[in-house]
Amino acid sequence: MALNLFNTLSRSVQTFAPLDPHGLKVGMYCCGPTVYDYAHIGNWRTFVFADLVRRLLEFNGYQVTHVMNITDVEDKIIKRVREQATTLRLFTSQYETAFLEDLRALGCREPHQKPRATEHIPQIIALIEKLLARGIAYQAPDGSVYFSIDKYRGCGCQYGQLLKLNFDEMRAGERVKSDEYAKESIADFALWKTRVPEDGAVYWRSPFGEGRPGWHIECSAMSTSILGDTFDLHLGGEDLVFPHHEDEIAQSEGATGKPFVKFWLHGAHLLVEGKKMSKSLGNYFTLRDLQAKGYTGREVRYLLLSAHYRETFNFTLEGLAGAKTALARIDECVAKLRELAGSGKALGAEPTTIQSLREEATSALTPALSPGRGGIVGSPTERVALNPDPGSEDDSLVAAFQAALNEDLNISAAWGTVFEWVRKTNRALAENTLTVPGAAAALAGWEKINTVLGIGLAAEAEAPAELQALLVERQNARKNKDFKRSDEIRDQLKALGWVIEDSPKGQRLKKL
RNA sequence: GGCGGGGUAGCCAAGUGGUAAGGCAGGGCUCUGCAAAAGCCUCAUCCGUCGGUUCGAUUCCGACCCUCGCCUCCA
Repeated sequence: MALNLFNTLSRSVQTFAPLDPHGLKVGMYCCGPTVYDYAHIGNWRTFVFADLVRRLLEFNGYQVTHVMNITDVEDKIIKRVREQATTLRLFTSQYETAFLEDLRALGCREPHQKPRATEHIPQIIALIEKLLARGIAYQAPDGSVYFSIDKYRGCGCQYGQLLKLNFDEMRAGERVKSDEYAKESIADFALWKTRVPEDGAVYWRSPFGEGRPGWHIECSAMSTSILGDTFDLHLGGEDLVFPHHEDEIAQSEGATGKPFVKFWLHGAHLLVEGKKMSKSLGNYFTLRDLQAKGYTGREVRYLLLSAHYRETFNFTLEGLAGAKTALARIDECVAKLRELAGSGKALGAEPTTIQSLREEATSALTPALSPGRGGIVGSPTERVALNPDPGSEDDSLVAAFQAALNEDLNISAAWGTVFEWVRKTNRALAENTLTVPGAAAALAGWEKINTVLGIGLAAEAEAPAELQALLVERQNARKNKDFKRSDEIRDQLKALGWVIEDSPKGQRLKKL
């Protein structure tokens, strides 16, 4: 089944094919976080989108090397390091750690490589030297090194591959004071920024003097040194199209003379409560803010994954509440299937421990040829698919789901197939027409597509013993038709955050 | 000013030249002693406005209105 993706380079949907002659390995680079603060919900939309792309590639059988840089030197970082009188590493490591925690909470698979800019200074310097040698870069009187758009174009290279540029019509100027720049041309951008007193201890030695890398060069240096001069996929938020990605192309192709990236994918931004997110409007959320409101990472993930990646998405608290309910509907259905499928021990559907599931998932999903320390950091309860019986009814779910996502990640249509399946399954469950093998097959289908959705399972909280005791007491009260006591216990449990569900099979305690 | 997205039910959000997926909320019902964030059913004569093409347009074309983004740090 062909995977079609919208390529910003061609501004059209194209069938994806890897550069690898065997059609197996895929190199994917995603612009990662600048670690100067906690990442906000808008950042997360992009990272969850990148995770979806990776998971879908893997679902389609590719061996993906997923690289995400950590930008740990940059203007804002330097400013805060100075203000807080700390060191660069000390300052950035706390936010890097927080970032990775959040990434995990959102059910994202950990990138195979997470290169830090500060650990790739030699590669960055080498790249700048190459550009200087080719005459595409120049050192200004102040010591900084700039990339020359004119020289680059003079070599027959194209600047403006990702968008149409019309320099004459651009509003270059308002915020650019010409005397601040030693650049030859306004469009040129810094490769190496010469050291200034405000930088404090943040500088490196280089053949062009003390200083630090410019904004765009790190991505070119790290992506090509890890994935090669030309690689398959590069993703990021839509705001990075210009100038960041355009400049990455210029630097990389200017240095190597080869095409940089085959497919560029850009995720749209989100609004919060219909407005651009801003701290002053009070609609600025980090994942931690939402967790403090009682939402889990998987609920946030679900909401972020509910709309097409190229459309602006309106993130609302009401929507998040809806996400929680919708997810509970899926959980409920899967739990019932599990109950039914688990009742047929003879069919090999024996209960499995979380630990064994993790091992299973890790061994099955870690790409054998991936370099470094890849692996699964998704939800700990995430399960890898069992092999569904060919011809079982739920092949239709998997096929419809995959068809939807392979059409430029039509996630809304994909969720549509999931919820139709939920309704169909619930109906069969209610009518008692689902057999044990049927339930196992349905479950297998769900688990297979869940390797792409990555929403794992709801954390199945075990009720503490004292609550279990209350439950038994309530059962006895009901048996004796002491409904007053029974309802008291129900209220008591509800106050503690647990809700009782009565069913013909007995009581069930569910965490709110 | 240049370039690029959008406008589909109360909210969110897919989609198609042939008569509107899905989720949330709402309504009805079932189960229940009563309930339930348990289940089922239901919920857009209509897709920003006005024209055009067509047997037929929400879907194609044109104009207009509104809205968002990039052009400057930014996911």
